[in-house]
Amino acid sequence: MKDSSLELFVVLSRAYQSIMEVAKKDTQRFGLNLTEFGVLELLYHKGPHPLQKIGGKILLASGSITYVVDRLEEKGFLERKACERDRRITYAFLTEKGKTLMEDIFPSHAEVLQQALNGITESEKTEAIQMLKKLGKYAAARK
Amino acid sequence: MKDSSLELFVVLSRAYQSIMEVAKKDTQRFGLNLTEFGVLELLYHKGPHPLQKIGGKILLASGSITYVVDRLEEKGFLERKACERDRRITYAFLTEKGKTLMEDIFPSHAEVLQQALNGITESEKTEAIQMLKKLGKYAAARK
DNA sequence: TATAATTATCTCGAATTCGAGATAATTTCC
DNA sequence: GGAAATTATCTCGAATTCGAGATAATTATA
Repeated sequence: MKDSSLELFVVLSRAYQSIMEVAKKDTQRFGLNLTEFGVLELLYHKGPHPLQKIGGKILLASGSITYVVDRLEEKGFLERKACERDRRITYAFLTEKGKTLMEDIFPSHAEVLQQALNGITESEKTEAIQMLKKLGKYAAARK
Repeated sequence: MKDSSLELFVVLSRAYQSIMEVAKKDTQRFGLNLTEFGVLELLYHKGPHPLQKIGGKILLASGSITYVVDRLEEKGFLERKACERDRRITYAFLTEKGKTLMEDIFPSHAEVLQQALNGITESEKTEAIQMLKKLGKYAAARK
């Protein structure tokens, strides 16, 4: 019986890489890499987060969070603030500069992504989302 | 009008990462990372290649090819051989050790991947492949 | 044929990521 | 209450990747 898994693996990888390439090139317009953009977007849309939680959402190791948050703090887009209840925890939150940046660039970035994903129709996208969700869940459970 | 592009972007990323995580963990059983495995697999299935061509297929910058081929040569899985027609070119080809390794591990790696991708049915896979091909082509054209 | 343009590989520094271990704070449990 | 386990962050070294520039070889062109 035929199994298309390996081909699926290959085309999934290619599609992912091509799309990420577009996304990356776009964020570079603003001097940000994808990780930095991801952190800023998280804080912009979901508000302040403990560093730990950021790592969970963006899939970053603890050392990498410290690193990327350092970079963004240097650039003035976010700040750290100690948690008062639990002093192990540090929150990251957007500065005014960071908020303004995201207001400026998020819409056009979203548009670039939408453009990049226009290789299939809206109804195909809905289908693809369903399948990719299943694939992702299933694979994640095999860790 | 609704546009599911951003959701598609997110679930595509998640699915990709989960699957790659499984693939990576599997190759680590043999002390290889995914890039190393990719190079060996290419040589195993498609025969000797100029380093340049390897970079084209695996999507690696020139400096990275030199690096990964160095590692694999150190480990004894491949060797370099100067091209006689064109002395700018260096071929990489599997040693006996490398060939034996791939004979040993490729089948089980393929099986792990197939397992990881079993979150959807065979007919869904065929559909997914079609859509991902379109997505990939379209995005690649926007570079 | 000499010169210019192109091509393949390598070197090297910078950037990013991981993960183990250190430290400090909090929570659990006896 | 205090020891032990857990949790959050940071530090630091190792691994990997990129890309610019160097070098050498080949091809195209005047």
